[in-house]
Amino acid sequence: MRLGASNRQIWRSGAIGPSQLINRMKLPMTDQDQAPGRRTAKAPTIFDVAKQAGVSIKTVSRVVNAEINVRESTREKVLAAINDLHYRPNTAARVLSGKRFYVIGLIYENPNEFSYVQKVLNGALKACEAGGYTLLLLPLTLPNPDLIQDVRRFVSQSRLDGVVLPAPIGDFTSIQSLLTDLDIPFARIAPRMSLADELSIHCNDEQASFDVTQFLIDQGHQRLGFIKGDPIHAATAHRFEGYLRALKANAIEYHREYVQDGQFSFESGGSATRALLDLRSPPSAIIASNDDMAAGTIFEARERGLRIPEDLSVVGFDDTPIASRIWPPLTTVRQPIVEMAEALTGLLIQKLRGEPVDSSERLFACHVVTRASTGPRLVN
Amino acid sequence: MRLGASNRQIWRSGAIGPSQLINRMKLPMTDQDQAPGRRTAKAPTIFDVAKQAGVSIKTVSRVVNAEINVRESTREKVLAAINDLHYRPNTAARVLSGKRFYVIGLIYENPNEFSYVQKVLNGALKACEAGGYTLLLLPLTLPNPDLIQDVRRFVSQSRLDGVVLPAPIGDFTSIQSLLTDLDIPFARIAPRMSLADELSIHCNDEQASFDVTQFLIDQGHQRLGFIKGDPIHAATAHRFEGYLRALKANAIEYHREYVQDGQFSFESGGSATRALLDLRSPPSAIIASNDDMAAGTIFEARERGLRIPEDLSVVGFDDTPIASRIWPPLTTVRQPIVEMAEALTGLLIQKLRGEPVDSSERLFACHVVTRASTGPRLVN
DNA sequence: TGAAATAATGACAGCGTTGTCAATTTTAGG
DNA sequence: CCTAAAATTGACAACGCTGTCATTATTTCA
Repeated sequence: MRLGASNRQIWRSGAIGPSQLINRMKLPMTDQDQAPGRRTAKAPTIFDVAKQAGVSIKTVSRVVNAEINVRESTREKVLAAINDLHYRPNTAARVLSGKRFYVIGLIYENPNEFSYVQKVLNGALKACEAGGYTLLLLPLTLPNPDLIQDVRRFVSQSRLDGVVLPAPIGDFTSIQSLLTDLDIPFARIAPRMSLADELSIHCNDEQASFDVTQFLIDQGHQRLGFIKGDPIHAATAHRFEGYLRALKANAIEYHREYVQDGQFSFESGGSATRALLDLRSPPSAIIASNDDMAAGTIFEARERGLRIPEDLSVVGFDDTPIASRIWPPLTTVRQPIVEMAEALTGLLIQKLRGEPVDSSERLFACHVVTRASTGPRLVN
Repeated sequence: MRLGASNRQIWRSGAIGPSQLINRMKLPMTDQDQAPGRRTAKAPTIFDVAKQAGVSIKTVSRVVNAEINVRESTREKVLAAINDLHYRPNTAARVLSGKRFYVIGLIYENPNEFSYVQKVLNGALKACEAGGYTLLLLPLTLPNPDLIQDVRRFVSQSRLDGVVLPAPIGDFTSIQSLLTDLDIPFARIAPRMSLADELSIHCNDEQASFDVTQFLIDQGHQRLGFIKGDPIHAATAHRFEGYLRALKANAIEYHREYVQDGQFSFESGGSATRALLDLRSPPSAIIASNDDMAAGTIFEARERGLRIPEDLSVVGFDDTPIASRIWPPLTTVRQPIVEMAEALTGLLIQKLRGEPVDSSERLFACHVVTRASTGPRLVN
């Protein structure tokens, strides 16, 4: 099931654009690779390539770095030699000599629920491999009073060219200004802000929340409980807005008491649910802003002997592993995190290479995954 | 609750032993770090330190690398200069010049349940940071026909000094022989094999399984179902052995039909449970070899209207996030994964530095975490 | 066709370390 | 106090690449 996306442009693909040919090439295995001990078998250097191609090392360098002003015929000669010798530029030498480090940092929150980070990691890793960059990790425990210090140390000691900031790290303006001050490009998984040249990717959280709310309304639910997430995540506000918009679109009155605060944790989902179910007229459906809280909702409802979905429909967000491992399996909203992270990291690499980066808004579509935790309203 | 550990030596601590002072130092922030744009503010080099200390650069290099044959007074002078200038050796130059890369690879299975990898990652990252190494990641999807090729490419293209192999990757002998051929040191989370100088750390899986089985027996259970895990994991066999030993120790007859195969997945836990509950005399307690399967067990039991733990006690292994997010919360076995990974990576770094490595068996203790999914036997 | 402008290529000096090997200082032993 | 051995220190050449700037083709335009 794939509910309608928003009317804004949906941007996809992890294409990285033209550039360094070498880094792209997935070289075949060679005898040299196979030789026991890379410490003995010497890898070919730029000199070997230059000699074989009959040009200077500088020209080889130009070809490798996709610089302009190389005759097409020359480029082909060099490329052939590179292929012949299975040449790969030595990163240490490049770094030592040039101004770039070929390293991208990924700063993430180190939470209990790791599936989001896992997906981001997979996407970023893929883009880095494709682009010839190395990915370095900085796990952060929040809240962290030394946040800025830690980030600063990471950036300066690890010699980073750029940084990827997934949610919620990408929402910290303090980190953004630090990186701006340090003149380090960064890319965020977050709704874009003012800057025209900023790098960011996000998904239509608000729309997804609207969709899932509408889905419940279509099943006959009118009393809709909503459990907010940790306000530190920008998504928390967007999801709430989507809920509100759906209410309005269906002329359902907004009741303040149907909305509870949570912190994205299992426990907070439970206590919010307790408050909701204690109402004189409790909701027949509860929208939790993530799956952990939805699991808490199910837990709490079960404690009270409520049947799901007969007595209470429950939906979550994020389609984390737990969503399909609890009973009943959760109806939830899935984001294409891996693709988003890959695309985002690709954008950052483009920028680091000085390639032009499309400045239009980059928006991915979420969609509702329907499972057994939701059903038509049966109670009064 | 902490059930008895085995009688073998329990090894702990992430201590790394004497060595490179520089990499250890967590340098304070300096004006230089703070200066906007590390591209402009030049970092001090070995020459600056040498001049300030009044020695040659080679002597500085010796101090930094903790080489022998440096007079104590000289070492102190150099150290003082290093501190003064906030000097840190340039990795690119070190790599280019020397024979080491200061990079450790982590090869892991990229599963749905990521919490194990997350913990390993955290531990390895910590040790790498302390030791001045960079951690590079290779996620692998299993089964993978190109396994060896992928690993080979990773090792040779990423210029690794050593590799960390968590479970189940550490159980692949093909990878071990490849790395041995390539002359790349590696360290495994796995029971040790024959080699005396191998690097490995593991926990007492067999004992933990014995303990949890004994725990159930103590609660009055006699008909104990057991769901095996994926045979690719060495832990699968050990956990089964612990179960068998506990049966024997309590003079409970072993029934083949009480043991079902699983693959560590939620689904396989469900179908194994179906088979167990279909028996004429179904078990009153089920031991699943991991939490996902235990969740499947709970799911299936619920489908049949069984109450947990009144009608059926359930235990899992690993204390993954799901264990505390389902109803009822799972009694399970927790391993100190983060500590194990940190210690293991520390050992690898020691070896890479040529320091002596303690060759005794390194064993960590697991323990049973008691939650609501288990209780005394009530049914006949 | 010739001169100026432009495109293409190359020579060479770093980049900041470590390895090698020689030089110097200190220690030990008579 | 002298000598050999051992400990300590230093000079300098790599390491493999990129940046700078000079040089050499090629094209353009009058």
